[in-house]
Amino acid sequence: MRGRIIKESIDLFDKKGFSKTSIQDIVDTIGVTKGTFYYYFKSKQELLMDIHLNYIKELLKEQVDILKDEYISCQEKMKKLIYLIIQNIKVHGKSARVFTREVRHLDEEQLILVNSYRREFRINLQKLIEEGIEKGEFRDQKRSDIVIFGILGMVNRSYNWYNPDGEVSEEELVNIYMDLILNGIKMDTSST
Amino acid sequence: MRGRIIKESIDLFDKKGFSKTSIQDIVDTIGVTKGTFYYYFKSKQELLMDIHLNYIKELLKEQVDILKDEYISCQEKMKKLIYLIIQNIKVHGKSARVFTREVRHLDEEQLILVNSYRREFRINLQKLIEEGIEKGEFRDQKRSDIVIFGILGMVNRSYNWYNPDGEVSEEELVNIYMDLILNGIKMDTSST
Amino acid sequence: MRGRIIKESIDLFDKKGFSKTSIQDIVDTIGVTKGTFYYYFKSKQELLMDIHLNYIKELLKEQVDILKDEYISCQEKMKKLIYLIIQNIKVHGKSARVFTREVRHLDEEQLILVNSYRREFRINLQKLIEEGIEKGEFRDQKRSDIVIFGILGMVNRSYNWYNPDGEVSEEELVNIYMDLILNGIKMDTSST
Amino acid sequence: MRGRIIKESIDLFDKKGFSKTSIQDIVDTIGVTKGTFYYYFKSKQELLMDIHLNYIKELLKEQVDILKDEYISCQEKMKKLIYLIIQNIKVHGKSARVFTREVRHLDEEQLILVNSYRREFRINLQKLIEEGIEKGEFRDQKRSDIVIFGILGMVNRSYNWYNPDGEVSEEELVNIYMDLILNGIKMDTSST
DNA sequence: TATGAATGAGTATTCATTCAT
DNA sequence: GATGAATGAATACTCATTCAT
Repeated sequence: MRGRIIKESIDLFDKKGFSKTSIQDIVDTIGVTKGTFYYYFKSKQELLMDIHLNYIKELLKEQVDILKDEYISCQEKMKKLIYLIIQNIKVHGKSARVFTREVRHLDEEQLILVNSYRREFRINLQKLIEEGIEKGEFRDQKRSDIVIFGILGMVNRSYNWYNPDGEVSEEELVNIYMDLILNGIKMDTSST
Repeated sequence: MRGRIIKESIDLFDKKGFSKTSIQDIVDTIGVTKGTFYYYFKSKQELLMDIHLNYIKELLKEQVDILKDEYISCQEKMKKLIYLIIQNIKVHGKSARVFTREVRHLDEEQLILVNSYRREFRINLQKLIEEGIEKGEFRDQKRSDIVIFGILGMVNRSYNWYNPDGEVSEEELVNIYMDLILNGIKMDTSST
Repeated sequence: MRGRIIKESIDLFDKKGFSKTSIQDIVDTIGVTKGTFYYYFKSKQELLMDIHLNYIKELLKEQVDILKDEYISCQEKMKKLIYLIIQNIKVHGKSARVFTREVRHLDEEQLILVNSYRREFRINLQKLIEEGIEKGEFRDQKRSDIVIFGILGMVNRSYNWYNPDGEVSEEELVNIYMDLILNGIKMDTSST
Repeated sequence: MRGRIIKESIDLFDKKGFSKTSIQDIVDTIGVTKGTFYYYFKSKQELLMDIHLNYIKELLKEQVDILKDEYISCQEKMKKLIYLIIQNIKVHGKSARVFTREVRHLDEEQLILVNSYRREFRINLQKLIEEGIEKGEFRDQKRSDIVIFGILGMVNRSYNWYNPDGEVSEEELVNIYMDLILNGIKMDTSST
């Protein structure tokens, strides 16, 4: 039951937004009563927190799995990480959108926890960049933290417009992003 | 009065979110009564729409001003456009955040109108890219539309983490973004 | 309107108790909607506090009026004070019962304020006793504070059983109490 | 188990009040589940009734024990009865407060039964007074019923303010009450 | 222009109670 | 004897909106 509530809630939160989705909406969808909801969750916010934590923890775990692979280059790791996010859209796009949109409805304490996970994800990525710089794969970046914000902004935003079932496949999208991130858009004039 | 209502509403919507800001909150801040609000606005949504339109129309106008300048390169135009967005954070950051966060609270009809402006902004940018490709400033992009989504995702996301009064100046931030967009992060190995 | 809400609430709180009286009950009785209630009161507790303060402040004022009369003896003052309480049953019996029964539903802060008024009422009475002792009207009491608790317990309890429209008139009741308080019930054997 | 439920309930009802104490609160304190509660009690009210009957029946029994002693005077019996009540505060203060405060939550049928016990207690006391009058120990009282209400109001109210572990011992308190009841507070002027 | 009173539909939450296991 | 899941009715409270003045 708890799982079903979470599942349907993600659906509704994605479709209508957290504040416009009432507990009534959720339980009606499942076909139980409000009492049941409160048997499993202390409050609407606790449910939201649950969704957030499930999502970010899972994502972090997969990120770590990719990062610890010792046999691939930093470039390849980065590609895999971006693919992780993009491919996630299809499977967990709803959770992801709820995760990015409804942060405001967490209370301060919850926010601190969630933000610590977010930071961890970012820092892991930053370390990858720095490792790549050291290994001569990437150019030296004065502010790798900001570069990370940029890359994540770009990739994460996909949740809002990218349709995995549309004309552009996930692999193509990742390739486009990787090309942009690695080479930029400027015409190469060094070949004079 | 109308202006004050809009101004204070942007403040409150940015601080607390649209759904958590009540009309009472707004009129209390100004020191008038709810009746006054409804004298100037038909509904809370109309106010939100107003904020959206004000924001996007102004942004579009400034974008067009930059684009029609015939004496600067596409690269420079792009830089100016990114600077436009970044510098906007300081001046209109609140509006901008409301604009990006609270779209969900518009109704379908309103959404269509706002989205048409958004698209216009994107398409203008895309034309710039394509012009740049033609002029040999930019590499050929199979999907310039997606590149635009990427660039805008990256730049717009700044509203959520960038602090204009922090250690990184607006110019620096724009430079970092431009470097990333133009050259990517890969170590250039062609010069060997 | 505010007055009507208070009036009907006292009625209902007296009849059914605070916790068993819903806001719905109150507004139904008056014929308005819940919104109206919350236009005038911030919460159910604020209403209860209002009732408490109205009651105790008025009672205190009348007490002070009696006490400051310089032309009557302490015995007579005490009689007047008891009469004040007893006669109050008819007029404000409902408020009085709410006042004594529903204290538990005030929050800590409110309780402190109300208790300070209660204490004031008690202390005024205690001063009267002590004045009477000084003037030789009353026997010396080692613990006049406890005597006051006793007297007030006796008199106040009347709210719960005394029917002003029954066979015992208010004057008779006061006389019985005064006789008990002044002379006790023991057969006087000193005159032999 | 049944006993533990009653015991903890008295505690909670005294601390938080009947209506603010949920079955959940009760079973949580004991460490069982709600099902258990309903195995032993048909309803929350039945539990309350149980507490009421336990209390008043026990008190009545002890009252009768005192009253049937043929070797002590009416004055002494009265003193013993008041001591019974006062000393009860320490041992059964919680039950006593629940007994006096939460009557309202009994339904009509239950109330009738409980009130019949209350009346019995009062009438026993009244008979004692009348016996005392006959024997010349007490002055003739036109309304011994009202005198009883007065005495009981005074003594019972102690539950709400008297602290058995404070500076006034139970014996002292009883003596103060007895002196007040027997002799009143008036300065005796008959000996001139 | 602006107010202030009132509405009414909605919202999260609580809780005594039931019942199959 | 005891559990745990589920119910459903009630509850305090919120809020966008209306409207006569």
